[in-house]
Amino acid sequence: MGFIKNRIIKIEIKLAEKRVLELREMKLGSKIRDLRKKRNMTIKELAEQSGLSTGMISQIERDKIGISVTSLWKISQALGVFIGDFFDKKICENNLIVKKNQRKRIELVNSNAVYELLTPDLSGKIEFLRLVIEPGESNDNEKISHDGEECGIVLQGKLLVKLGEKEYILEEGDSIRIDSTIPHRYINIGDITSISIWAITPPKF
Amino acid sequence: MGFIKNRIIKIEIKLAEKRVLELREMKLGSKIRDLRKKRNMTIKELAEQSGLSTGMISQIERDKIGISVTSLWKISQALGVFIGDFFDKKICENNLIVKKNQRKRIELVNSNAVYELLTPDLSGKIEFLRLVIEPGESNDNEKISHDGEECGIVLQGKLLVKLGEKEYILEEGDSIRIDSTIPHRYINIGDITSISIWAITPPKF
DNA sequence: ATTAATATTTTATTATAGTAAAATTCATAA
DNA sequence: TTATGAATTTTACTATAATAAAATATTAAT
Repeated sequence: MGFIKNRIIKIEIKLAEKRVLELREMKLGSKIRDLRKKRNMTIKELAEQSGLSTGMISQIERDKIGISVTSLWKISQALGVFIGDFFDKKICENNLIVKKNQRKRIELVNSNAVYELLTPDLSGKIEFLRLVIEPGESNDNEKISHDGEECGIVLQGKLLVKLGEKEYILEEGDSIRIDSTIPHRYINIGDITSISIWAITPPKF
Repeated sequence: MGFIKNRIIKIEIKLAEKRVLELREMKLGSKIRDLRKKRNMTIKELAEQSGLSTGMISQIERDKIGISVTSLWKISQALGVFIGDFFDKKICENNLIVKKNQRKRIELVNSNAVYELLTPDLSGKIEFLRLVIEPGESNDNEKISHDGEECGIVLQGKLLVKLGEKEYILEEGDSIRIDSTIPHRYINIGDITSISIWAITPPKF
């Protein structure tokens, strides 16, 4: 009985530590402090701008307490940053380069188009791709959608971009940025191979 | 006295509503519910995976209470998404295209290199750029750093990428992904004009 | 060195997130 | 239609974020 009671107390302590540890892993507190200092703001000024208390900002910056999403939003507004930027994805620092002849090909089930991956892997924030579509072909049989946004530039050929009910024609050198949640599809309407570069965030594959 | 007392009660109510309103604006609850359903998970299953209570997940999804960053992290892990993806930036849907002859040039103070913006503006998640550097020139006099990451592909010429204390050579067709917090600089070490495409998130200009 | 002003941290308290259990709702099978 | 089991929501309680005020630390001026 005493043995069990000791174990329960021990577990409770561990859970509490874990909570603060997770925040420390995200390095949220130090990110906020660094940003605040970069802006030459005192804790008092940030408190005023955000409508939060100085005490809390002090404790947050030193990872003493957790923070709600709402309060983090307020801090992001006061610091003039996008709240999503507090959450960082770190990419592998060893393997940076993809040589021309080392690109990974992504072949699709229902399309002859070919995507080539321009990053070593998909662990980063950006999916960087080279897309090759033969004349009359498209990147997919039907319009697809996913979270996020994507930017593309046509290096060669001519692309028809179907976006929802709208259509856009891209000539060589033209570029586009779309909201990827809108169903979309790319078709080569020229008579030569179309080559384009695409950057997508967050990654979809 | 009774007039003042009524006003105090009224203000308290308003502040509480505002807190939930901010979360509703972010549409966090519905994003979580949509994702959970897309994964064919019950609230009970998500609770088990995240180590949180069913009661809380129910209330979060319906925007009844706020949520701490730590708990949101746990939910993001259980749903298999990156926590930053819960925070969305919506781009303008009217103005998508940049024609070849309409690109905005970004000229730098301390460099002859030229960036051309491939998106209509900087309101999106991705900064998409075309970089032109003449032989022997670079994009900056010294290494710069900023938050986030960037991917690039060399379309023409040869680039030396200085990244912290390391150096990498990119030939035509090669691509790279770097952590932008590491000081970096790009130099054209070839004998023809270097042209490259870069995607940066979050935007730095 | 001292002093005063400001900035930050700590403390005791209040507000709200997060829980366990009960209540209600929903879906399905007979 | 009813009964049952599972899923979700609600409720009363616990844990922790967030506050106001006090205590402490820091900085600049003399």
